[in-house]
Amino acid sequence: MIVHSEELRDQVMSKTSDKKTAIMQAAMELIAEQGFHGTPTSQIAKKAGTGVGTIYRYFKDKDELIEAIHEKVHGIFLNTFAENYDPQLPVRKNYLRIFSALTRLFIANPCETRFMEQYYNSPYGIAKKRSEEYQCEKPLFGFFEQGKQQQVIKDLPMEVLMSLSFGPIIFVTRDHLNGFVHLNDALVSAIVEASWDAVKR
Amino acid sequence: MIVHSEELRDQVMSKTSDKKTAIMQAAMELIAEQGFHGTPTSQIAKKAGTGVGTIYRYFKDKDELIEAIHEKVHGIFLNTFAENYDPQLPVRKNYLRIFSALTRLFIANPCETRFMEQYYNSPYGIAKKRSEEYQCEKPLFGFFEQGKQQQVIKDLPMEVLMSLSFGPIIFVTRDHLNGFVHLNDALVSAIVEASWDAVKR
Amino acid sequence: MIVHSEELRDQVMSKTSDKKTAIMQAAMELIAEQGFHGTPTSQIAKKAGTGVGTIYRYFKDKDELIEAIHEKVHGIFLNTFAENYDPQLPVRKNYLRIFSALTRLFIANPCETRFMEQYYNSPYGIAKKRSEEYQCEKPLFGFFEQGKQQQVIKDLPMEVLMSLSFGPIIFVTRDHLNGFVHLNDALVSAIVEASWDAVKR
Amino acid sequence: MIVHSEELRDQVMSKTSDKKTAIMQAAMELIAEQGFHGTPTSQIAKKAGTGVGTIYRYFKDKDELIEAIHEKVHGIFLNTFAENYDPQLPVRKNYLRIFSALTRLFIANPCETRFMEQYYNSPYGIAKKRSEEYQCEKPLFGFFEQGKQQQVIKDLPMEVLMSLSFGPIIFVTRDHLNGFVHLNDALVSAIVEASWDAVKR
DNA sequence: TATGAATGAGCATTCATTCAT
DNA sequence: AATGAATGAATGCTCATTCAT
Repeated sequence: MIVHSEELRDQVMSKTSDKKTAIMQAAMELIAEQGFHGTPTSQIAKKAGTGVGTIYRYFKDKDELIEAIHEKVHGIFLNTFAENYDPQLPVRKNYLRIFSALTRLFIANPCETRFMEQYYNSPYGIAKKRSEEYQCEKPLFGFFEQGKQQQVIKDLPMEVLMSLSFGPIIFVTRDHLNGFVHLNDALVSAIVEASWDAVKR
Repeated sequence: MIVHSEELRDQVMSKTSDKKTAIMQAAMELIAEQGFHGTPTSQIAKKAGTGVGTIYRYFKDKDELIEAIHEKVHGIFLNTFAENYDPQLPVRKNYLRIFSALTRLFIANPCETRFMEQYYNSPYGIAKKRSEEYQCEKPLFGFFEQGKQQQVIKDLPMEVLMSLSFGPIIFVTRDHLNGFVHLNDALVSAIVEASWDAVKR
Repeated sequence: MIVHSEELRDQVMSKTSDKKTAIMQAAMELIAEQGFHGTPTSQIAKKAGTGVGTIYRYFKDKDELIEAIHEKVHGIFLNTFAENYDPQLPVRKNYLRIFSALTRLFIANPCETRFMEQYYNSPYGIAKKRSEEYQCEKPLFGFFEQGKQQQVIKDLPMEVLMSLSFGPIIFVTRDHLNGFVHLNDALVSAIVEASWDAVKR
Repeated sequence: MIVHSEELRDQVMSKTSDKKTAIMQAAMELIAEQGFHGTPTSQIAKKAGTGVGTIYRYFKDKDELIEAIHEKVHGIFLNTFAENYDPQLPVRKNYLRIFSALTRLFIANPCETRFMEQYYNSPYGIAKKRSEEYQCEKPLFGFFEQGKQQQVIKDLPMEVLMSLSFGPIIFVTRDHLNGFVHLNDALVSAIVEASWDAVKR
């Protein structure tokens, strides 16, 4: 009996979850390719295998759907930092690990990456970055701060250090995804090492 | 007669040119702020002081208008390279001059810069970069090639060198324009010097 | 057994009845405030404390629900006539009693009254009035007929007499409910007496 | 030349005016029959012989269109008062003239009348009546005030006098338009005279 | 050449109704 | 019997583009 009811609940829950997940996945993939304005809700629904109305059961409006996708992808990106940061290791070692992992993550998840580019190049992203709840840079800021205190990282404003580290990998990832370069592991390492030269003292 | 006809032509051309310029300027400023899809042609016309129909006299459609603006801004960016590149100077010196000048240019021309960001983060930009006519990186490629041959620049693919040099300044310029950092000349120099550490051998 | 089954039936019926009543009450109140089109079934269900689907167990569709509410409120209005009509009394006395009672009823039941106004100013009401089953004016018609025969009421078509008697009280009730006048008992009497001047010979 | 330009302007203006008028007329007729919510903009456009977008050139949204129609019809109604009020005549005479004229106006303009009923039985109308700009009852208020001072009209609140005079004719007009009575001039006069009995001292 | 009124395809969103549980 | 997730037709409104003047 218990088993049965659990199965039932699981089935129900997974169905629900499936719809929501399917909508988010479909939206993310389409927006990655076509942009926010190039992606009508009708197309999202079709790709997700639902009716249009179903989108509005899970998300108040298109904006909320987009925010939800951002939140989710953002979580994935944050995890990568957490998983690759080891306080025992020296700053340089950590830097290489973290930014290599991020770059490989970007490459391995083209839709997620493109979606985030769209997001941060839109009113959504700017508003989000300005908002108080924007805490996502916190861990990286901490990491760089530590490096600055140990005098292994240049004494520059956080935003500048972020530019020197993220700028190159985001830029090159875009080229990779658009087929202008092919990034293999060796090349990823080379880039990250080069960007380390930029931030290191 | 000749004088007269020249005057007439000038008058006509300048009128024409004025309208066309006004439309492009208005469109650029509005798109920089609101994005492609947030900027209706009616608004462009109003800001430019023309009728909507006039836009279509000078440009086949909205896309062509956007391409024309890109072309123009791109020319400005290219000139900055030309004006700051001095074959007599050593590679490092040239690098610092060119990328500092570019960064200052970005900062001094927020609309142009934001427009280009919009452009390269849209189907327009990707298509453009893929197209054969896209020759704009040629001069910089030449510069880096020379540096590689002189063994002062790392032996990495062009796209990677471009990422290491452009990534940081584009990234940090965005933050500056959005008010997250304030870039003064000293900071600009510091960033460019740091990025030189990334590309130099 | 009988007792048990009766209890059971009562329980079931009262449950059923409760749901149905709750739905009708919720719908009436919401429609009174927001109109037919401003009141989604989902809102009715929420206010009634049921699921949306439950509405469709008791009513074929939204229209049938509205008709049912009309029927119910209409019954209340008819009762007021029955309760205040006394064949022993003279016509004038009856008129004053009936229409004063109706006016006080309207005022005391704002939701019911507003609902009926919505109803009679909509395709529903016109169709209903045209339909054969519309018998609700019968008793009043009889009352006026009698007055005409006794030559105390003007010899005008029924519809005109209805206008002269109902028009003012409906009109003034609307103003009262919208806060444009305040009707106390004295004023109600004054209005009804005035309208009696209109219908009396 | 002058003639030509005048003709041109007239033609242009009348065309413009035609579209706006056609839209308002179509909307009024459809709303009179189907109500606000039963009348989609697409239907209005079709009946008016325009595209949907054209509606939005002349009116910010559907609400503004409805307000504009109300304003126009209201003007017609007000004029009828002005045209039939003669300060030289005694109050009773004026009353009969004004309310007979209004009733005949209602009957002669079924769409306008039905539209106004819809309007005043909707959030639009209530808001309008509450708004400061609502001055339309002013002239009638003045008329009744004068009658009260001359002691020929009952000493009742304005709203009550309005109910006693307007209530019957609005009520009976509705019945006439719905085919439940047929009002000829004699009957109209009889009704207005009866309602005079209600308001007169 | 310049204009802007007119157009209608296209979009985000709502809501009555159904149906699997 | 009761539920509410799912549906998609229908709606108000926008905007790139055309064309008569």
